[in-house]
Amino acid sequence: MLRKRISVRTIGRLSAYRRVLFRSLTTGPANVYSYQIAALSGATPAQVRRDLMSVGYSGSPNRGYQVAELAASIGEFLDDPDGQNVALVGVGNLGRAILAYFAGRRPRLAIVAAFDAAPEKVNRTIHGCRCYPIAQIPTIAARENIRVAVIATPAEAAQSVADTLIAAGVRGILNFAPVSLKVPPWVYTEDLDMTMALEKVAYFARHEKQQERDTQS
Amino acid sequence: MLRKRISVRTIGRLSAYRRVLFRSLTTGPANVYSYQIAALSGATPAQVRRDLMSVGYSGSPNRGYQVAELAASIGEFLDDPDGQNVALVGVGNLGRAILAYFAGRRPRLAIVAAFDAAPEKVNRTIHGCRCYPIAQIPTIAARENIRVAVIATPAEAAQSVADTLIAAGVRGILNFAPVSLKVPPWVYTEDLDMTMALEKVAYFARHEKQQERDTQS
DNA sequence: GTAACGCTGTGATTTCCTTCACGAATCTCA
DNA sequence: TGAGATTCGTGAAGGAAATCACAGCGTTAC
Repeated sequence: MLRKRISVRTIGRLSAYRRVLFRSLTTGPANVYSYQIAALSGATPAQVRRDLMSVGYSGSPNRGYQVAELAASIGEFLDDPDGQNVALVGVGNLGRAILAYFAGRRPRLAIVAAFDAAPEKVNRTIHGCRCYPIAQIPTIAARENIRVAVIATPAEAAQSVADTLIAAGVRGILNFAPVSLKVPPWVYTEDLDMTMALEKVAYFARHEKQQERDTQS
Repeated sequence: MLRKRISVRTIGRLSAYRRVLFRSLTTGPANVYSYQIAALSGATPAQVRRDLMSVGYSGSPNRGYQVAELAASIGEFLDDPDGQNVALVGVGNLGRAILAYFAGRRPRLAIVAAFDAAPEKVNRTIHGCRCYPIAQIPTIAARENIRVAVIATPAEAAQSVADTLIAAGVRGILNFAPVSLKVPPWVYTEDLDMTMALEKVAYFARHEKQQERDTQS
């Protein structure tokens, strides 16, 4: 199937839409309008409708979308039907928090193995996840069919860990280390850089005063 | 000085440039070219030069930029000269990891107080940061002049915590909770949504792409 | 039956961001 | 001194993403 290229931002928003749909499933009525999804997810109604075009689920005029069906359609679009196993590298403070965060949340997208260089961390089970030495990445990645990995190591180790992961077949990396990873073009990386994010917030906390000007002009 | 409005992405990249400059300070020569900064930070040379226009530091042709001076100029541009104190709300697994991550890194942008609803967590010191009950947010935010906050609570608590923080004078929020916060227009929020990020990575790990160029959110 | 209403799907438009491309500036070396 | 090589700063072009705006269609009211 030759599909239009879908932007990174759209995929991110679809994930957010699905989350608000799951929340509405328990609380609200069976149908929902684009403007309601928009309000709950911080988007605009037009953007919601345009994003939903890519998943191929159509609402009905004057009735909006069926919550359960739409959530299922987004899931079909975003998720691998067979599930995807995830590896975590770096079991420091942040790594352990990530393990706790994802433990038991999505069976279809679970962290099934953790790796660390420190010998004292190896062969323990943390938040339900076994911790192995770095050297076993190739073996275990092959055994568990791991294509997705999370890097939560110090900055110095991140690139070498990424190289190892990619050699072991990983095609997508969520990188918490504060460096820009060099990866081949068929590997997708997403950086979650807490320092950069905090500096952005700090900057705009001081400079965000355009609103008064806007009302004037 | 009437300055052109600077985009969120540019601020983020400036933070990244500064980081690679700090790293180059110890290892490399005293000057650096835009293409070197670009390679180390995952941008393009043209973008580096354009971003640097906003900070008002000029390099010299054929010599590039003086590493130390450029890093200082970016700091002058990004940072508050008097420093900015940060509050953290939510001292669970993730909150503690955030405290550890930022502990002692930037004296100019330090987490000086933590808050949690659980009585057993308050009045302890975690990674060098004192933990207070939620009810004391107004008092302590005023005393420490806090304008920047990090939310690491469960999703259900995040909006009410945000409201409290904003009422206490906070103007920038780094939100780790998986919800979209409703805030007044003079408050800047940045979402670091680990679930959304991991789902994006999982999606693009499956859908082989030719080329990516990406920064976080 | 039909008129009025409100929401969806999507072409058209606008806005924002990135990349291109080139003049000007600085350095090297003969 | 001047030619050649290299990089910066930035106007202009290009591209991508968000928004607008409206036709089309269920639904409801009477």
